[in-house]
Amino acid sequence: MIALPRRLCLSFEYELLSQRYQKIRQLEELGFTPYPHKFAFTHTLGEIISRYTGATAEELAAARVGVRVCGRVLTVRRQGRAGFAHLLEGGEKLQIYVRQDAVGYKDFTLYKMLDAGDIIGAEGYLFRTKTNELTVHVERLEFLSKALLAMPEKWHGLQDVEIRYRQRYLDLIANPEVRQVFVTRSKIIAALRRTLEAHGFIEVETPMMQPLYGGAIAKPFRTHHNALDIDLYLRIAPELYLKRLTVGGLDRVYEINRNFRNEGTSFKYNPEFTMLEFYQAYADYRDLMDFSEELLRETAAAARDGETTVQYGEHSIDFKRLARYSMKEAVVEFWPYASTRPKLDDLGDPARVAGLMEAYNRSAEEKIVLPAGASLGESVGLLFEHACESRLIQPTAIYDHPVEVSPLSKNKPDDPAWVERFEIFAAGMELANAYSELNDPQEQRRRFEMASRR
RNA sequence: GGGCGCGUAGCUCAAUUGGCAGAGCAAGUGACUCUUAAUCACUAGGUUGCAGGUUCGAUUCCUGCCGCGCUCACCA
Repeated sequence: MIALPRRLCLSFEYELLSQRYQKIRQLEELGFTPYPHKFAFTHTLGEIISRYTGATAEELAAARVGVRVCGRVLTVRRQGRAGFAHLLEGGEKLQIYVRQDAVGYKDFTLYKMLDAGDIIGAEGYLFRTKTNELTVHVERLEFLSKALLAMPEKWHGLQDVEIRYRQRYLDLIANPEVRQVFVTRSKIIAALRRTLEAHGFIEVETPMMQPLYGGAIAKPFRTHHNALDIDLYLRIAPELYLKRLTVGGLDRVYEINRNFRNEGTSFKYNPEFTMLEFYQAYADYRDLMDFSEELLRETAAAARDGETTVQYGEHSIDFKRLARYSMKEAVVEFWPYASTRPKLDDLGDPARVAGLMEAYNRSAEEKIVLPAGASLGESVGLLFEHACESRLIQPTAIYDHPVEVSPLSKNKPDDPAWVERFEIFAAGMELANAYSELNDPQEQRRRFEMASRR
């Protein structure tokens, strides 16, 4: 007998597991191999569907297209000595039709013993049913693997969000459309690499376990190296290592990889998330804005097979071009209350910015609390963040940030209270953050000392 | 970490004012050779998240804990 965790004893799972093991034994006695090494299919289900989706019943009958297919059994509909089943493979579903007089007693016994979740192979020819569904008329069935656990209920499907995210494989079986998420993500990553490579960037991997963590201000995860007996941090950013590589002469360098931040989670925030970070020597933030626009456009086109528009909720977002506003311009442009909309000049005047802050707090449900001793720049930054950020639906670069919140960026040559930095937003969310990287070590030190005094 | 909400069969959900814990699907047996949530009949399946409290009696009311969701804060 199989050793089982105690909690399973006499439970539904135990009963089901026992039944399934018994079915495997019975199939073996019938002459089936319980876990065969391979199955030589002639077509993927996707190939059959794309190739024969337009073929009529008469054309299929005349051609008698022979196929060997395989996949996971989703549903079984039997009536007496014949029946149907749907197979899932490669994200596509195809129906099979099994008759005892066509497959014989042994294979039909296998069909009768099928459970949702089993993996089988089927050999036969294509036809269309009375309801005109493309179907394999099976002449031989092969057993490939048994599902030992119950599949999600077929009508409601798998809905429990916890299970969907913790057991993505189940989600993929029960909700085949989530496969598209994986496919699109893969296309996005590939397109980013392609575009970066086309511009002469070199991909590297830098340490994920770091003795000192840097490059951002998030809280890190801590871990321990036994042989060295030292604590290490999971990185919160690759920044410092990538900068060192530019020092060594990798003038265009990037990394696409995980970062780990020990912070709160939400649908936007994952404690381990993938980030693209790249550095380009001899360029400033305007070059980066141009390149970012191209990166976004090329990536969207690759993910959407040539289109640059993406449907996100109720918004159709077009990545063809990147709108650009300075932060001050954005506060004017995207100010949510018509009666108090500022002019550009107002944002250079502390008294008028303070008035705008009051106007916002009168109109908005959520109030802005200004930190003690906040500068004009910080006030404008907070106004932008609270009043305007969520209103940036189409891809938009917001440039020129206040120096207080940007310790790693070069100052604007004509106004040192502001720095050459931009962030890209779409659908009200931040997509990117970039700047003319500060490379004056004395200024860098001054900034850190200023920040540590605050 | 704060606030709000949820937790009942493997899954999706019921259960009147506090009064015998139920249905559909999934599972087992049987019938059925064009179904697609197949259908029909029968069978089995429960420590109502956990621990206390109130009560003659708790799935229901109260307290604490655990898990999950939403949201705010932190953060990108």
